[in-house]
Amino acid sequence: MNTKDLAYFKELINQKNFSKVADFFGVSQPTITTAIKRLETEFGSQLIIRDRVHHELTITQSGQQLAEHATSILRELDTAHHEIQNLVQNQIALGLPPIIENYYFPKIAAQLKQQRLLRHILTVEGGSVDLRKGLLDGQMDMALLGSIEPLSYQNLIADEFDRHPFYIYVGKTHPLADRKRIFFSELRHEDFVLFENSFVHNQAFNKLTRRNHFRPDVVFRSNDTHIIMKLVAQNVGITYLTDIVDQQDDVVRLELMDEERPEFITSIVYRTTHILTPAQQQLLDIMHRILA
Amino acid sequence: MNTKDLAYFKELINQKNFSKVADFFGVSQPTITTAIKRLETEFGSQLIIRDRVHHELTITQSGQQLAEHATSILRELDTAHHEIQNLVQNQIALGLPPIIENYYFPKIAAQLKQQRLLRHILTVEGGSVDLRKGLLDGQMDMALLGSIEPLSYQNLIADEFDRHPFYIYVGKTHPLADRKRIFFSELRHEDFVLFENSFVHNQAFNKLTRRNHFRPDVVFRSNDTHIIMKLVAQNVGITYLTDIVDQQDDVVRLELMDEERPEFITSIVYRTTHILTPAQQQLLDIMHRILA
DNA sequence: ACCTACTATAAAAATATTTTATAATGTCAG
DNA sequence: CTGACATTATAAAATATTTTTATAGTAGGT
Repeated sequence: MNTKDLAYFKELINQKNFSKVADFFGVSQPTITTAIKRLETEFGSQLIIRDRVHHELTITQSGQQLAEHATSILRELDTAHHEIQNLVQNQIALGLPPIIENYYFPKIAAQLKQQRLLRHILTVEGGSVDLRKGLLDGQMDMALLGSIEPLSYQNLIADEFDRHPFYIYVGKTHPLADRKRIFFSELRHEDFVLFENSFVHNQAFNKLTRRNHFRPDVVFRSNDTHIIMKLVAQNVGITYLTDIVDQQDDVVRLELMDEERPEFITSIVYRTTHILTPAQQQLLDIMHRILA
Repeated sequence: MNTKDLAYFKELINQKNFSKVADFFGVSQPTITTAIKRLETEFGSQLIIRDRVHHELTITQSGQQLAEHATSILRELDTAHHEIQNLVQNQIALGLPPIIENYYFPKIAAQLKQQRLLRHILTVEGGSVDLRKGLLDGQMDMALLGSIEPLSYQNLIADEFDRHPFYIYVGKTHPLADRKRIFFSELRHEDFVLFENSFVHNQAFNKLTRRNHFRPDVVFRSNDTHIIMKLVAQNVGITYLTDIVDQQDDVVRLELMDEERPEFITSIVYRTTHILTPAQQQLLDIMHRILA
């Protein structure tokens, strides 16, 4: 069976229009017709119902079921392509969210260079959602990911290697600056400067606000810790971050005393099906040794 | 890309001989040669090394990686075929290990018949390992499985619906027959009549013997509870079973008093990718309602 | 050196897929 | 009710792909 047919089929389910799918793939319209027929013969079942009365195309139960498998098959193929390409080019594509890259990568870089691995590592930056996707379809071989719960994904292995508590950072001249420790509930009326919503920091932050029943005043969001820290220094607001940031001089760190404090968990993640090359194993070992 | 090439490739990795693979598929030998070449071109990487000096065939890293994906792709295809066939024939293939079939199936059969579902259900008997395999490649749509730990498999959803403790059964005239409760450690010098090794019962039993540091005397094994019960009645030995068996008159059941007692967990299991038909949803509902 | 076992190559044959051209079906506006 | 439009189906021809047949190459063993 030709996987092209599955691609045609999947796109047909998307677009629900034979001609448009043909255009999409740059083939003629009968190509799609015959491809679908081929699949229907192969699987001995009607896959779609061409309901011309209601001017729509419905997918049969069999069709939906096949679509599930088609998705999986096409993804596997895609993964294989990316994965093998990385192998051939003898490079390890390593996904890194910016915060983690800033803090952890410098720690291992020296060791990597010494073992002549650095030149083979191609870092790919991105948010955790994109990285997970890229990992699944083989664009990356491994990724370091941050989360507030231990990661557990189907088809991915996650080795937790570090945990960090979150702290409250306030400006040196802020009323709370001489406190060493604080309860989150005391921050009810503060202004906050936070990360953009896509970061896991916000999941942790939202957990705490929910638990303490208040709606925080978020006056500004950025995706750069340096900017956030500068605004905190200027008393624009306070922030909620881990200690894996470059701390500024005019900013003070307060510990949280709440019972259940979310933690920033960092894990090394790779596909369950991924066979580690010696170089990749070496990288994993270095990460485990230095970061854990 | 043609999935046939992947099948050829996988079999070549198995057999490590082009001509034999050709025979295996009933095609000519150059077919295999060209198929492998096609794959090597498609993925831009050598997949196997034809080492004629040492008279063997090694698989490159890329080849191993591709083999992983090939396995997965071919299994998906196979699953799709089976699954759709069941759909078309409007039957639900339900996997059942014999013990569970005996105890649970009669409970739901009446309800199934009333809802006109019974005729659409095709039961497949087998051990839990075979059932899991059959479930994964689509031969079955669902299965009831027994285990001593909550089931958690990649690609399978497991809904636990019942738990039963294990008991000790002894003959009516056995010295222990008038005890109501007993510690497992007291059975150190007893003779046992047990299930065959493939049953989960043995995992539970072995846990207990290991914990109590003794090697039990297993005088006979069978895969039929009735035979086991009869032998227990005749004082050939005692046994370790759940209460989901037909109890004989001349056999006495003793409760175990140990702190940690393994339990027999029964779960309804199906594929994560499986889209439930109305009939299948109905079956699930009935099972949850009646069995849970 | 010759035989055997195995894989590769080239040309021809057989299959499979796609295109072109056209038919068929139904909607919708007038 | 008709003709324009949008859509999918069908048949035959054109292409592309896969397989076979026939044969060559390579190395090991005797």
